[in-house]
Amino acid sequence: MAIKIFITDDHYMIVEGIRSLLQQEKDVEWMGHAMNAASCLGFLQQQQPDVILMDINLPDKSGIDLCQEVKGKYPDIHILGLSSFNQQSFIQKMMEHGASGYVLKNATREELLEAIEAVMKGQKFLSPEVSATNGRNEEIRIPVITRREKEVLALIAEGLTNSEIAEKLFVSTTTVDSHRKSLLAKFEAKNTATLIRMAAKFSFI
Amino acid sequence: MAIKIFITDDHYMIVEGIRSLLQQEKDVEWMGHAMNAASCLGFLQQQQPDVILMDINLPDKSGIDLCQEVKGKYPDIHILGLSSFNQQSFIQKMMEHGASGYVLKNATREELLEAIEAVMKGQKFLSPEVSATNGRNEEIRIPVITRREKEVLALIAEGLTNSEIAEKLFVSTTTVDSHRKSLLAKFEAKNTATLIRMAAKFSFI
DNA sequence: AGAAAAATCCTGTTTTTAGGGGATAGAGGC
DNA sequence: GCCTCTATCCCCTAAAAACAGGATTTTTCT
Repeated sequence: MAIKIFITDDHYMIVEGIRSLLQQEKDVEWMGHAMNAASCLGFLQQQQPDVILMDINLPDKSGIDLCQEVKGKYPDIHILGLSSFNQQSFIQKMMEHGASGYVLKNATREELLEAIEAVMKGQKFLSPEVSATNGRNEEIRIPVITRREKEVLALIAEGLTNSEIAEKLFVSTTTVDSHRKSLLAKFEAKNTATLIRMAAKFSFI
Repeated sequence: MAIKIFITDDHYMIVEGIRSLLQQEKDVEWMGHAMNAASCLGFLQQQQPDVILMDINLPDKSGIDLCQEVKGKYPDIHILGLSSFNQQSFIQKMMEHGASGYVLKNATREELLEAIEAVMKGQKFLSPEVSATNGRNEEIRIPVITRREKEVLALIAEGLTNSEIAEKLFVSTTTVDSHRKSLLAKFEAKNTATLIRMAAKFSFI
């Protein structure tokens, strides 16, 4: 019985590319595609594929959130993350939210098929390049920051000083300073420059 | 006579997608593809296409640099930038370096064909979404920074203080401070946070 | 060669951040 | 009820960055 595949990606060329790659495979049944999270969820109400290839960057919500939602509603569907970047932070988040694997957009046809087969068997799969990076860099911790810290971080990134932020949030400057200190600690940054660079890297801003 | 097309992109799925999209077009002749800048330049020594579809992010050099190089050697070739992002800064740079147009990777088959036809006529072409952004935001100035400023910026981003940077570059702290002031002025940033955010946005770091 | 741009250095002052300590009230989980 | 986490607030000091307004020498380009 053929493996039913669905793809959620807003890049038409990628969708077309994957369709073209999988077309000749008789073991794979192409169920169609969605260009955003909403229509992906809509499709799943009607029918369920075995594997979803899911882009990380979708117009209406992040692939990471969609991943969690889909896994919550349909635990049997295997999700393969799909992205151009070999970015540790995204990959890690995606896997934490229920993805079974991760394939880079420069993967070959063989790699893609291998990934699909692996996740169908319940195994994890990472593109060779990704696993290489994984092994090399041990692990990159992505800070968990609170709601308030996020707000403060955003305002710091906008160029506001502690006193300006304090005024905007109706709190004292010492409070803002406390949040700032927590942020520095959590991002393991010793100053604002590193903080903002890290925050940008992990897509907090 | 069919338009000869070549593509330079390291994402196999995109290459496959575009090939699949253009296959059925009899007015278009597919000449092949390169996965990096070096093999693109190698191919061009043998034969020249009419249009190159070129990704911005290549493994060996930026599409922006490759664009300039190709245009320098083969001024008759039309280059169409190709990227997932509707990012003003990249698009602007690409056009400044000789690209005739810019197509997003979520473009439809029709859009792609339209773009190819437009640049063949010597016209400029921007994906509808891109031109919308272009019109809306007037223009976003991308600072032109000097070699030394770039060095200083990189070290600031790494979290070094002025005196640490001074030590590293064998200059006085006041010199570093001067460069820092120029950077703030050029990026229209009033502090380090904004500077780093802007630098990250424009891919300087 | 001459102009323009870049890189280097200087003296100040004021504002902002970083680092070191805390403390307290409230929410939520166990 | 107890504990942890969050958000709030306070003190103090030192370091760093921002602001102002220069000057000189080297490079680079025309």
